[in-house]
Amino acid sequence: MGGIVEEISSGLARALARALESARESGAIKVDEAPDFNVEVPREKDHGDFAANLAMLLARPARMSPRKLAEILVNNFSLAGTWVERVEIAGAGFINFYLRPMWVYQVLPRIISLQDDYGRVNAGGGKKVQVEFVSANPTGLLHMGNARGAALGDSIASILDYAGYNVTREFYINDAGNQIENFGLSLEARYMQILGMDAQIPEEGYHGEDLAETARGFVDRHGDALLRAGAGERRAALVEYALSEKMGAIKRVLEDFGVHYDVWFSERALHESGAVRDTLNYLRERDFVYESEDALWFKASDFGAEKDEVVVRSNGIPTYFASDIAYHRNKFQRGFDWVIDIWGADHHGHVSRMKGAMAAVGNDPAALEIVIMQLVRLYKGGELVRMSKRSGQFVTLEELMEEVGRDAARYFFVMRGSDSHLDFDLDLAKAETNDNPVYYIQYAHARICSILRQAGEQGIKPPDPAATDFSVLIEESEFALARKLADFPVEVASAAKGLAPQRIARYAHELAGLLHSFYNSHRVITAGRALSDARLVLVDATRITLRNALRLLGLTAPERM
RNA sequence: GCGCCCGUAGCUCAGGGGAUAGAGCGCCGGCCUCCGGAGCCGGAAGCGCAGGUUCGAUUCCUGCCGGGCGCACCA
Repeated sequence: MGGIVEEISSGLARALARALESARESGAIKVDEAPDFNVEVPREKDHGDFAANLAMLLARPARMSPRKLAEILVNNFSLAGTWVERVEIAGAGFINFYLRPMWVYQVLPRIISLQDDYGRVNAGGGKKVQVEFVSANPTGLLHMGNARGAALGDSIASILDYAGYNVTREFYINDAGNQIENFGLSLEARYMQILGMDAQIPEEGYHGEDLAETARGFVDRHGDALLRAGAGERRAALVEYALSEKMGAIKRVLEDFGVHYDVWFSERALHESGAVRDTLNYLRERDFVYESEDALWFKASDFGAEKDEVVVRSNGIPTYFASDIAYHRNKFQRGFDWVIDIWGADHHGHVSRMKGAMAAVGNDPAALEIVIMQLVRLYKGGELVRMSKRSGQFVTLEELMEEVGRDAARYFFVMRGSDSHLDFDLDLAKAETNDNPVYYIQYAHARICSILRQAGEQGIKPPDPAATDFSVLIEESEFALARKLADFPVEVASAAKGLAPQRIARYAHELAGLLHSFYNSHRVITAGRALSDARLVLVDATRITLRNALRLLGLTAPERM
């Protein structure tokens, strides 16, 4: 499940535990229980293929020096049935295992047979997890923050799926509440203006030109009949029209970006079903809310937040926080074991009260995980591109894709951790040079495809991996490449654990580098048949692994460039 | 002022209790009769400061300094 690296390190851990057992039985080491040690891959090659810290952890309870303990453990350690060639004691008491190089080539036939599934692990055990991301206001276009959220959320979802979780991707449509009121008022003003009347967009409204276009589209289709309708009816009709237009555009752009949702969840439905009211009643019954200055407040400070928060305004309208509580309660009612929200950094103040609210409605706040992503800055020609709705210098996801392409955009958004600021270099992203990591990785993939094509043209049949002799792969760069391939499942598990797609981005880049490096020093299709076959399997396994990594990031793996 | 996030190479960033801290860009110097040079090889250069926990701290904790964001009956 975790791949051969995991199998071998846990095998070594078990063997070491047995060594400790026999040392305890013979009285050579006196401890009450075995410590929780680990077998890990040392940074330094000189320190072996795997290393254990057991002796250092035993030092205190056993009252012996780590090196002495390591010696006893090694003497009790059986090499039978392992790949271990030799064991050394080094440093402060590390036990270093040196394996026969062939251990790593086991991975090649496995990759070829698993194909698209190579790298899948079962860390999640089928647990139901929901990833909610983007959830942009349906009142405008998708901006850079939404775009980063889309790339991050979708990759996180893909990685979790690959790591054995049952994943649902969800978009929450904010089609209710105060902002929709403002949206309606703004649309109404635009509508009146187009029909030659004097109307003002409210201060708090939406002043973008796009709403004028929307209103014009409405007039083109439906004329001026709404002038004679009541204000409420007029706004409702305009909002209905505009929402479906805007949401349609958002869905289209996200599809183009390669993001597919399982659920589009409407805030309005939450009000209409009574879920918001029920949730407020639930809180009232338990005295988790109180009235003050005609408004209803949630006692967030009783649940670890800094201050209390209004859930129903003095005008009787629930705040977005009220619907958000109902929404998140609903998520848990739907049976998700783990709920992940991806929010922009400007919403981080909302985290503690949201978790507090979950505790208040009887859910485990720890099951709600909020990924906060820092903001995006665009650079072009070395200059910061100012983005603001006010200045109109508003770069949309659609414009970005036109500018740099979908693959580059997605890669750049996930190559950094979510909690680090992202400087997006537009020139670099669209450069078709080796400076551009996206091309570098895709080029490695295309290059392998080209080699495999060549082999086919020369009449070389794809070798049977099970019958291939990998002992001819004696070059440093061959071992390094295969070793990296063996790491993929480990990377997937760790990317899933840390909700960290940048690990996969990085992995793909490093794997591509090792391929290029190998390629430049050795020929795949070469004189000896045995060597050619082994290398063909090696590069084919690399192709599969690269493609799988790219898929987790939502990027294509081109066969030609 | 309070809260959250971040200070790692000249720049942009990975890493994250272990033994000699990585990558890309930029800079300097090399490699195409050969499967795709959109490539490869080599070089210089770094954990903000001070304490603490630990056999071991760049990693965890505290304080300070510096930066971002937030602190609405907006979302």
